[in-house]
This record gives sequence, C-alpha cells and structure tokens, in this order.
Amino acid sequence: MKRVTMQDVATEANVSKSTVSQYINKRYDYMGEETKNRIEQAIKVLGYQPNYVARSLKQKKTSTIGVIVANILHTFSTQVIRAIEDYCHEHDFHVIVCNADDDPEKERKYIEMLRAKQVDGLIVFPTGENLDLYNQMLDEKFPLVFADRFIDHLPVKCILLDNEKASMLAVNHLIENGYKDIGIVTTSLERKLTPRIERVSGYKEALNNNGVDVNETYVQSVEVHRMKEVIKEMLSLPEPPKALIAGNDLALMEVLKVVKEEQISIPQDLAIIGIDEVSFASLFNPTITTVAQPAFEMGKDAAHLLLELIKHPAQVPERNIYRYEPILHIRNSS
Amino acid sequence: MKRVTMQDVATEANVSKSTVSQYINKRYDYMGEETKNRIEQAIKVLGYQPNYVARSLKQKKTSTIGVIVANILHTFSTQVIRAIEDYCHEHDFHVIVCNADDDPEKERKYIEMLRAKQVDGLIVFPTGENLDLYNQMLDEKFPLVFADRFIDHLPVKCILLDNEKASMLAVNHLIENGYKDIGIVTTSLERKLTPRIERVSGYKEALNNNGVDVNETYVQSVEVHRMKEVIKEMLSLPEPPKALIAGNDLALMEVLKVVKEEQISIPQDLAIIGIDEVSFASLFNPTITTVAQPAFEMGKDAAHLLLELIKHPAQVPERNIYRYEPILHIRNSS
DNA sequence: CTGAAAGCGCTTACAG
DNA sequence: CTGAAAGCGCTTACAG
Repeated sequence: MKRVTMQDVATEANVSKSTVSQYINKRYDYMGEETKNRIEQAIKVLGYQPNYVARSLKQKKTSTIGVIVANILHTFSTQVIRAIEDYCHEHDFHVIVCNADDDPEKERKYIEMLRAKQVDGLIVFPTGENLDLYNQMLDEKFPLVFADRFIDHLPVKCILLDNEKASMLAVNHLIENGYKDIGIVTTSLERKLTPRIERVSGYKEALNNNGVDVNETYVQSVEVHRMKEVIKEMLSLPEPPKALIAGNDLALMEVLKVVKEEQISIPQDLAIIGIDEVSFASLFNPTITTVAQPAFEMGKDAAHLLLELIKHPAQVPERNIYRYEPILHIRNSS
Repeated sequence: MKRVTMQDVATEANVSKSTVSQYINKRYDYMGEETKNRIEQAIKVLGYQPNYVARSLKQKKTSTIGVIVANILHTFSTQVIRAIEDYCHEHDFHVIVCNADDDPEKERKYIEMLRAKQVDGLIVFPTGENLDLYNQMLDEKFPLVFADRFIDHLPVKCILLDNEKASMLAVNHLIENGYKDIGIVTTSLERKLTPRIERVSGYKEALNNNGVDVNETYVQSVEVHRMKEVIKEMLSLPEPPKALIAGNDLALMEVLKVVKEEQISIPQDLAIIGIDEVSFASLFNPTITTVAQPAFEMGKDAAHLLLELIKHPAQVPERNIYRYEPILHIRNSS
C-alpha cells in the first residue's frame, strides 16, 4: 500500500512537482487557471496527502512544540496543557506532552528527545536540575518558555502565579474572619521549587503584616505520602491551629482525608483554604474556600509567547517574568 | 546557529557518514575499536544530536502515535491518555494528543493532520461520523485502535468498558439495598454513542431481571447544560425516584449540584451512584458509591495493542472487541 | 507561467 | 572493516 507522493500527482496532472508544490502552498501568483484545475483533479483522484515529515526536513521547522510538565497529577498542569493545546491547534501547531514526574533524569531525556524530533519550541515546568540543558537552549536562542517555576539567574521567559499574593489572600481572609492560629502544609521545600517557597514566604509575610507571630510548628512541608501524618501531628499539638492552608490541590486532598478520618467539623473546629481550584470546591459540604490560579489564561499566554518567539525571533520582548493574579473564592470552609 | 549534522561528525572523526550512522544505530558488528572511539569523541566535542525528522523520512516511521479523544473533560479520557503516554514513553514512542471536542469536523481535521505528520498509528475515541476516514485507514491497514466507543460493522480493534454490566452493578446494588424506584440520567443519546446507549440498556435489563418495570420518566438523556433542569423535574414528579444513577462523571457533577441547591439528604432522600470514578468520591459527605472503569489498564492495553499492530502487522489478532470489567466501589451514598 | 536541479539530514544495500 | 551513492518526499531559488 504505497502512499501517493507529490511526484505521482505531478505525473497525473502533467506538470512538474515544483508546480504541484506551489499549488499546495497556495502560491498561485502566476499559475494558470487550467493548471490549477488539473492539479486539483489529480489530488482528488489519487487521494494525495502531503508528507509533513519531508516538508519539515526541508523547511527546518515542524510546527510542533513540546510541553514538559513536572507533575501531571496537578489539576493546574492539566488545565495549562489544555489551554496550550487549544491555542496551538487554533494556530496550526501540534503539541507533544511529556510528564517528567519531577525526575530530572526524565526531564533530560524528554528535552533531548523533543529536540531530536526538531520541535520548534518548548514549554517546560522545570525541575531546576538540568542547568546545562537550559543554558544550552538559551545559548542557541532556542525558543523556550518556563511555566510555574523560575530558575534564578536564568534569563528565560517565565509564566507563573504571584504565589506570595496567593498565600496573602488566604491569610488576610482568615484574619479578617478572626483567625490567628493559622497553619500551612505544603509539599517538600528541599528542591527549592518556586511555588512552594513563595507560598510559605507569602504566608509568613502576611502574618507579620498583621502583627501575628509565625509559629514554626504550624508550618510543615513534606512529601505527599507523609502529609496526613504531619497534619495529624499538627492538629494534636497542645495548641493546635484553628485554620489550615493547603499549599496546593494535592495537599488539600490530604487535609480532607484527615478531616474525614478524624471527623473534624469544618469550619467550626478548623477552617480550611486550599491554594489551587478543585473540581468539587463548590459541591463539597461545606463548600471549600480556594485561591485559584488563572490556569487557562496562563497556558494560553505561555503558548502565545512561545509562538511569538518562534515566529519573530528578532523581536523578543525584554521582559522575562510574567506574574498572574491569584483569585480568592470565598466559600464556607473558612 | 547552525545545528551540527552527521556530516560534521564524520569530518571531525575522519570517517564517512555511513560509518557514523552505523555507530549511532549501534551496528558495531564490524567496526574497529579505534573508529568507535574517534566517533564517540567527535560526537562529544561537537555536541551532536541526531535529527529524527531526517531519519523518519528515510525510515518511513516516526515512532510517534496520535491520540484523538472525543472529550477531554472526562476524567476517564485524562486517565486513559496518561496510561497511553506512560506506556509509549517506556517503549520510546511519542504521543500527540488531540481533543476533538465531540465535533466530527475537528476529528476529521486531526486525523488528516496526524496522518500528514506520518504518525505510525492512531488511538481514537471516535465521534462515529467520519466513516469514510475510518474505512480508508482500514483499507490501508493503517494501525488503528478505537477506545470507549465502537462503530457497528467496522472491524477495528476496540477497547471499551462492559457498559451494560456497569449499569447492572449499580442497579443490582440498589435493589439489594431495597430500592425499586431507580432513575438514570445520561448525556444525550442522539449520536448513538456506545457508552450511553449501553448504560441505559444495561439499566433497563437489570431492572427487568429483578422484576421491576421500567418507568420511562425515570430515564433522561440530555446535554450537560440541560441536565440540572431535567433532574429537578424528575425529582418533582408525583412519585419521584428514590435512587439515581449518574451516567458518567459529568452527569454526577450535575446531580451533586442539584443535591446542593435543593438540600437533598443523601442517601435518606435520594441514593446516588455514579458511573466513572471521581477524585473526591471517598472524601465527600457522604462518600459516593461509584462504578469505576479500569482506565489505567484500558489505556495501557490500547497502547500495547497499537504498538503490536505497528511492529507486527503480519500477526494481527482476530479479536476486535476487548471488554473491561467495571468495578463497584460501595460507599455511603447508596 | 512552469520546470530542472539542488538540497534538507539521514539510512541502507552494495562494493571493495 | 569502511565508503560512495542513491534515495526518502518535499521546497525553493533560478532559469527560461
């Protein structure tokens, strides 16, 4: 079952393949009406479909971008990906998504594979551990956008939440509602990943701004599998917090598991705010107060920015850091 | 910033590019130790990365598959995609995902684009409306696997849930718990999509098997945006159902919205079972009984099947339909 | 207005 | 054990 090529069409239409190529690429400037019709006919008769691989090789572009997310389990990642795909498909770009699973080795492999496949650009939620690769892409002026996390001293365009403000919105809202003993639980800070670091520092700053001392036992950052345990410990302190901020959607799930297991009444025994929106926030009993990221907008902008870098490499904007405003959804858990 | 090619490596190592190619492809059978070292050195010095586009053109394979989901909003789609990606990455295949949004025109566009990009195979959640394309791929023996839905009289490998059994599990469980007035709400049946049709027919059959007459006012199939309204009507009947099955995860969300708005007590006023697992099922108040699909297994098997079709086109198995067992998770909403 | 020719960066049968 | 040559299916200056 040999696929029909441009040469076949040319033969069928009695023209050269140059002319067929012109036709396919809609460069009809000087093309005779009759020729056009013959080619159109031939294409229809033979059921010709152009081979983009050949075109890509010649044109040195693939109209494909790669997206490497750190951890696809976050709703935020899924939403950003969806926005990127929507935007790219509208602009006739394809998207290859990879999940690095927060593993620097996987990230390395995917960056190399995607570049070998000649993607025109890359959106990465960086693990932060492959500085040589990041720098190499920068040196080569390869179109690159980071999302969610930035790496110090690396002049890469980066799209991310104003994380400090996210925590501040949560803290301020709790304080307005009369809470002072406010805890926060996030995933591990060991790898110094932007959102976690900033959410904790924003939390501390907001407490300070409100004249509340930070109680370090109320601040816990551990891997997800240890989180329930740590939350239970925090709630068993002689003076447990009266409110708890979940650092992201996965942390919120752990908090809710503890709430269930220990039959804690929300918000009477414990107020809860989650950073990141979750699908069930307004269905839950009680409904859950969240600080949402404008994930769709962020994904769309990341894609837009990347396609600009690809199409107009000459006019790259100066700005590197793009911050997005978190949105507080006040519901009944706080 | 010219990328370095195989020719550059060959020159640097003082060999021909044939030899470099052999080296890259690990065909060292007759290669001198010294030559190997020189090439290895040259690659390192120049930072050579092979160009897969050129290789693909020559080899007529891209090691990439396409996945076209009907509607990416379903958790099931997301999970299947993730399983496909995991499996493919393990086997050095790449995945391009497209969301047809239940629009046959988009599906057509994506099938054509992905084939133009020379993907080696396709996993499709078919809209069912592009019979000519499906048949064309079949004629050309193009590697193709359907998921979630099958199309009558089309001999395509298809991976899907035993949907009738899913409904039956739900109905039987409700009947065991003493319910007889059981309703079901699904998305529209107009397009005759397998899961919806089968879930409704399984529901009816299960009622019959239990000697319960089907009450057609308890069976509603409409688009998501009309679902709340229809559920409210059903619950306002003179004799409303005492239990309700949600036909998929999106339907369950609508049911839960109504429950919230109308302050219905679950399961006292109304028992609920959802088909499809949801992230919050065991966190909810009450926890929600669901019938889950083995989504991860299904995605993995779909990918495995497709890669087999790609690698061993000669030995395609006879079997076309692969059914998967639904799993009843009994919780407190029923 | 259309065609011949070169070339994109690889792989592969074949020659030596 | 290694290399010269052809070719994958396109695009693109350039010639006429």
